[in-house]
Amino acid sequence: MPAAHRTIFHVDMDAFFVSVEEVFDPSLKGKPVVVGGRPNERGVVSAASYAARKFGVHSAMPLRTAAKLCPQAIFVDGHPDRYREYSAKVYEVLNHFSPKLEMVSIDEAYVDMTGTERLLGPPMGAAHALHVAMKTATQLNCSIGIGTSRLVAKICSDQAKPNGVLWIMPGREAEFLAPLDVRKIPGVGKVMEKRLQDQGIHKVSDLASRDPGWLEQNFGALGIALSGKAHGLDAGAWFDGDIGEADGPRSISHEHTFSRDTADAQQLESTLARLSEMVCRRLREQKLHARTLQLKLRDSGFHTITRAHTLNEPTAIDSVVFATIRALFRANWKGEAIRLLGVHAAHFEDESEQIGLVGQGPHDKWNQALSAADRLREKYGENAVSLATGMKARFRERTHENPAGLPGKKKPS
DNA sequence: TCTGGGGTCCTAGGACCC
DNA sequence: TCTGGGGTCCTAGGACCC
Repeated sequence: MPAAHRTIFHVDMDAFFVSVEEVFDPSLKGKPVVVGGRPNERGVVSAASYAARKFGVHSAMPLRTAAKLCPQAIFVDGHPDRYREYSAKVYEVLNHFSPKLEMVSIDEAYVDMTGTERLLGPPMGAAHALHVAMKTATQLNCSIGIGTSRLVAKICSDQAKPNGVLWIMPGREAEFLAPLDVRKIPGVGKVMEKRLQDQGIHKVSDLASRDPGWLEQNFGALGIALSGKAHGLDAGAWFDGDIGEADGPRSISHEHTFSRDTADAQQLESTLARLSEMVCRRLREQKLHARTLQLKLRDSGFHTITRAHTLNEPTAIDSVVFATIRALFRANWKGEAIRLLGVHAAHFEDESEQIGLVGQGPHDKWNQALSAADRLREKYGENAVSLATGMKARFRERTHENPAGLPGKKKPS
């Protein structure tokens, strides 16, 4: 086929969580708003309004720090259900523009607009129509980057914020990228930035002029990808494949950070039971079975370890997962106070790969019973059914730790 | 500053097999 | 004895993203 260039839009919602909160409470508009929790809680900023950012508040910053920088900020709890609902609306809007569409997180998407000119006109016109459609359907602003690769489109949308459009025409990619700091390249974080700077590489142009072989020698596979990215190409596993062809999830996990560190074995194990249930429930929802189960422990000094076990047979059964996780916990917990626990499932095999087992073993009865329990939870709420140990965790958390409700769960809105 | 929660991908070493 | 080479699977840790 004629390898004419692609036209890719990267659509990024502006201050997404904050903007959704403003839809539900318009009095927040224009004020310094921090989404993520109370100012004195353990936790970090999920999103900050532009007014709050003027004080130096930004996402991932500890809430206590944000409160010091901007004491007059309005702190609101996050509402994941609302964000999922609005994310679905965003998807619907984009789907009218092109079916080659991929949400890459709750608030951003790639849209392959190649070949839509006849219907929607040239890119700038289509982008304007998208802005209008998005505002009408969701009341939200977005920024749109347009380029011949995901990489260029993504960097453009960042430069276009807020509520703007930036189009880099085919052939002008290198020129656009050259003066930018290497940190602007997706995949270059604090550590890689430092490593590159140590080699005298500060700008994308410095990177583009290095020999790819040298980059590979010094940075391995990451170096190869960097070399491509410096020239505006989609390189590395992140950007492989056509838009809209992504596979299912690679892992499912849940974590809980205690509001106060604890060395209470009962509380720790019942929390692991609850996390195991949550993971299994989502496995069953997605019709997945996991072979590798992983425990995460973080102590008071923030030192974190992970311990994994791979089963011979994949599972989505609460009691199997919990037994595995508990065994890992008992083998690795030395009695120290714990800050965070996590349960992680990966190495999936879907049900079609299990077809030989259907109707044959005790596991089918288990799966049926557990699916029934999931339906009860949907109908009557999270407390309706649980492993006995999980029940203790709820009781403990609610009475001693979090009188307002369940840990990690929003209050009903 | 006192550090959430949900993910993806890469690296490196050891076990094990041929 | 003093010793290969490749491939796959598993585990642990960490960078990075939103």
